[in-house]
Amino acid sequence: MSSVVPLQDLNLCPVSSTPSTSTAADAATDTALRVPKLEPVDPSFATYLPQQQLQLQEPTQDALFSDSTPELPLDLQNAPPPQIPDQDSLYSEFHRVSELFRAALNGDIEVVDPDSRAIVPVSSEENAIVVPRPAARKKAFTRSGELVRVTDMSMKDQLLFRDVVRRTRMVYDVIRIQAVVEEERRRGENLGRRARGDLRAASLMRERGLWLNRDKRIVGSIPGVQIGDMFFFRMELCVVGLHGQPQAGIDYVPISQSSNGEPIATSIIVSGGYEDDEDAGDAIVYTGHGGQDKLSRQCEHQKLEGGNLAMERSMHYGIEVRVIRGFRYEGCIGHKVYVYDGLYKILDCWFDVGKSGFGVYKYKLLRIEGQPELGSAILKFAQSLRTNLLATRPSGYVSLDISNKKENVAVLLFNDIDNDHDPLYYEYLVGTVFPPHAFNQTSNGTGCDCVSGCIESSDSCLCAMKNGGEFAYDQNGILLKGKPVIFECGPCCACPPSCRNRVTQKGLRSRLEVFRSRETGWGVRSLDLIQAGAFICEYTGVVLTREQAHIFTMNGDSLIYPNRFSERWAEWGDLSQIYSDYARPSYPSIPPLDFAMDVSRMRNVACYMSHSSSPNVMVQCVFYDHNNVMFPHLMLFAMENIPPLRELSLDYGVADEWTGKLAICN
DNA sequence: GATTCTTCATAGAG
DNA sequence: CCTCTATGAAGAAT
Repeated sequence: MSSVVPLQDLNLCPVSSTPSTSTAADAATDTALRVPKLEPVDPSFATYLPQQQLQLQEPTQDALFSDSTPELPLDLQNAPPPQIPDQDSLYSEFHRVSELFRAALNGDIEVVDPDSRAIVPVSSEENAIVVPRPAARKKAFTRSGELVRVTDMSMKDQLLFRDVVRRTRMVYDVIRIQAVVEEERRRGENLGRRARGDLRAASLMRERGLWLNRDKRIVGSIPGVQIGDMFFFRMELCVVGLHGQPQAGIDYVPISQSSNGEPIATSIIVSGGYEDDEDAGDAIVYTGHGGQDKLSRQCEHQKLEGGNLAMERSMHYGIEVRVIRGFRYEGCIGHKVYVYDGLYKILDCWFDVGKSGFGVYKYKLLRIEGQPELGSAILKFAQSLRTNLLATRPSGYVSLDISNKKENVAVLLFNDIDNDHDPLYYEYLVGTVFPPHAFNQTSNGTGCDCVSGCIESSDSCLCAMKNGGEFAYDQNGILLKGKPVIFECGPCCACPPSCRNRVTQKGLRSRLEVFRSRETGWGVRSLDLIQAGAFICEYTGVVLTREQAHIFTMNGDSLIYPNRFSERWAEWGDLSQIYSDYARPSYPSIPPLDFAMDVSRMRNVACYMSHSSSPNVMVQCVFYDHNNVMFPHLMLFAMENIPPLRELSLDYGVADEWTGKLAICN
C-alpha cells in the first residue's frame, strides 16, 4: 500500500545537512524523525485501494476519456464544495485518476473536488453556449503547493501507476504527432513554421485535466516513472509531473504556496545551460539561475532568490531532488532527449565567481545510493557501443550478426554469464513464410498508382483508402494509430520505395541484441533508443494451417499461435475521446487469426523477447506483399520510448507461468 | 486577480 | 557545425 508523508511541518525542525548515503526510504524515515506531527495514513485509503485496482483492471483507451468529458464549469468559485472526505490525507492523484476511469466506465459522473481537476458535471446547454473564461480556467489549473512524499509502494501500486503514466504519455505522443501531421496536411507542402506539436498536446491535455500529479507537490520519485525513462520534450515532463517548469531548470514550491513561507526545490534539469555546471554523474555541481542576458551570457551576479533560495532551503531540510538530464541526441525527434536519473541530495551551497567573472550560486549534489543504474550513463554506454562495439565491450559477444547479413542491421548475440550459444543453431528467418496459396488471391493485383509518391489528402491513393482514408504512419515511420490491420504499399503500387506508406517492409532500423540474463533466459534489447510507435521487427516463423499444425509431430507448445497475442494495438492512438468531433473512420478488420507458426528451426530476433503483462512492445498486423486477409504479417512496434539496453517485452497473452519464449527457447 | 517577468525550449534560417 | 531569432507557455513574483 502507498502512503503519503506530508512535509508541511518541516519548518518546525530544521536539520543539519550532513552528507547522506541513505535511500529514498531512509529519507522518509528521516523526515518522520524530524517532523513531530506525522499524519497517519488515512484509514479510508486502505479500503480505497482495492477498489481502485478493480476499476483499472479492464482499462481501455476508450474508457480513459468518456464522451461526456470534462468541460470545466464556468465559475469554479461557485462550484459546490468538495464532497471528498479527508482530502488532505488522501493521495488525490490516485483518486482523480480513479474518478476518470469510474466515470468513463459507468457513465455515472460524480461531483468531485474541483481543485483536483477531476470530472465535473456540466449541463449540455451550458456546455453549448459557454466559452469558459480564461481566468476561471487558470485558477482551476494551478498546482498545489502541498509537499508530500510517496512511500511504501507495493508492486501492484507500481504497476498501476506505471500504466497510468504509460497511457498518459501515449496520449501525449499521439496528439503531438497528429498535430504535426494535420498541420502539414492543411498547409500542403508549403513552407511556414511547423506546428509545435509538443505544446499543442500539452495544452489540449491540460484542458482535459489529464496532467498528472498536480494535486500535490511530490518530493522524491514520481509513481510510475522509472529511473532511465526517456522523454523528448520538456512539456512532457510537465504533463507527467516530473518537472513542472517548461523552461526553467529548477522546479520548486514558491514562497506564496509554501506552508512555512520558504520555497522548496523538488527537481532540476541538468542540460548544459550554464557554463559553470560540472557533471560527473553521481556528483554534480549545479549552477543556480539568473544573471544571464538574452543570449544566455552571464552578465550580472545571481541572487539568492526564487529557485536558488529553494535549492538552499531544500539542502537545509535535507530534501532530496529529482534530477533529469538533457542531452543532444541525434536520430531522435527534436534532437534532444531528457533522462530521469533519480534522486540526489544537496550537500553544499556556496556563492562563487563563475567563468564569466560574475557571481553565481553553486550547489553540490550527490546521488542517493541504492538506486538503479544511472539512466544517462546507460545512454552514454550504448552510444559508445554503437560507435565502437568491441572496444567498449571486449568480451561476451558470441556473434556480431546472427542474421548473417540477412537483416539490414546486424543482430548481435551477447552472453557473458554462461556458455549457452543456442540462438546460433537456428536458421535466421527474415520474413514469415506463408503458404503458397496465400499469394493466389485475386486481390493481389490491386495497388495504388501514385507515381510521384502517395499523398493521403488526395482521394486518389487506393492504399490510403484501404486504411480508412488515412495513412498509418507519420513521415518518420511512427505508427499513428493501432488498427485491426494496416495495408502498406506493395509491389503492385506505382509509388517509389520512399513512399511514406512503406515502413515495416523495410526491415530493422535499430540495432538489436539478443542477450542472456539470469532472470529471464534469453531476451532482446536495443542499442538504440526506440521511440514510442516505432517499428521494431517482424515476428517471423513458418506458417502452418490448422491442419498442418494438427499433424505436426512436435509438441504444441513449440508453436506460436498469433491469436493469443493480446490486442494491444487497440490502446495505441485512439483519440476519439479527446476530440469530441473526431470522425472515427471504419477500419477494415480481418477474420480471427487461425494459423500457427513454427519457429522450431527457423526464426528471427522476435522469438527471444520475454513475456510481460505490462509490455513495451505490441503486435500490429500488416499487409504489404499480399492481400490475403487470412495471413497478415505480425509486426512489432514500441508502445513507449524504450531506452537503450532496456529489455523488450511482449504480451503473449497467456498465463504468466506460460511464456512462449521459455517454452520455445529454453 | 491581472500583469509582468523569468526561464538549462524549440524549430528554422542564415 | 555554429549562432541567431521568432514564437511560446507556464509559473513565480508583484
